[in-house]
Amino acid sequence: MDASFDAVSRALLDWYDAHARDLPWRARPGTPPPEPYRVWLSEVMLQQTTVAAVKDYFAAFTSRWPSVEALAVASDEDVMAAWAGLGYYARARNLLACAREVAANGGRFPDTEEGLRALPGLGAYTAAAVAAIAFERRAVVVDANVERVVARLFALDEPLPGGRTAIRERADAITPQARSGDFAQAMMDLGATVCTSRAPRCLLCPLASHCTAQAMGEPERFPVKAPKKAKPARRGRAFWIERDEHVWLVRRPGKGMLGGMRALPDDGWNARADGSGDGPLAGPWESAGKVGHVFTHFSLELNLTVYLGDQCDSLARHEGEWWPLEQLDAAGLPTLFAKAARLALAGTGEEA
DNA sequence: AACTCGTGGTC
DNA sequence: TGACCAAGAGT
Repeated sequence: MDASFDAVSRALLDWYDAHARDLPWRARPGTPPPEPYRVWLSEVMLQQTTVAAVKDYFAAFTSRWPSVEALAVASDEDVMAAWAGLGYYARARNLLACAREVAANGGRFPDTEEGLRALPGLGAYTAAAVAAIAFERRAVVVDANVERVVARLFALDEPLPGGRTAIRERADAITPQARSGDFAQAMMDLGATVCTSRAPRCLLCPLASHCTAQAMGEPERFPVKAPKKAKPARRGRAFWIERDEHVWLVRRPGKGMLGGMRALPDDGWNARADGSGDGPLAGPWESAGKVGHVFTHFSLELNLTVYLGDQCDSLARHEGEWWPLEQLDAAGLPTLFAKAARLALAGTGEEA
């Protein structure tokens, strides 16, 4: 087994030169890097998110806001609505805060890992990735792909998250001085297309001859992960209030679940979670079915009730807006409430 | 350190 | 079909 720096990095970069994925935010291997704005935007969108899910959002954002200065002057409302459906909405809030900070400093991103790390929404991974890919700095880029590849390459079996320290040390040891951005992207391509979580394709792997886990015959055993906690089931209510072809929408608080997003009024299920809360009107409410949705650490059954009357004076005491039904797509509802809206507009029924 | 924070695809 | 998973960050 020769997992030395030179052998691994050369084999991987050769493979990347021949097999790099062609992605909208990426330059061809060996050509000048893309604008830092595009690298940064793509990396934030790709946090815990698949390439397939990001592509359309990346195209929409770069078309509507072609530069960090353009994004910096966008409204919170427009950016949050444009992010709707992509998830992890704190990313969108930090994205805008970061754009405004960069714009205030002349529109140029810091060109060092340390400088990037100080910006909102850039943690250890994203700061290293932008430094390496956009600025061609040597940086140790460790995401879930790199963790998997490195854990297998060296058969590191200390369970995550504790095992991340040893993985980072090994990743550092095989990261080259030159082309560290290509090296990082090569590791991620390898993890995404060859060294996959399930059923890795070791016959196609440029590092197979260097890989301890492959030699052991059980690459899928790595990386070892700590067992996960069970997801509790929560219940809640949401309220569809419709009058004159408009529906009453609210904006959720700036932090916490779906923070800053437009939404249907609900019973505070995020805190109460037993479906016992009241709506913003006295009613009468008519049941419209229920919506099931699974979040990261709990599942939710949302009972939807509808009010179609015109006694809406009490809504004046609440923050909210009458939104035209024919433009509901533009409201930027997160998926949970988009499901509920679909249910309300389809009449009574159920949606799993 | 452990917890919060979305979504859609895969098997 | 439920459990796992994905270019993690903030607290």
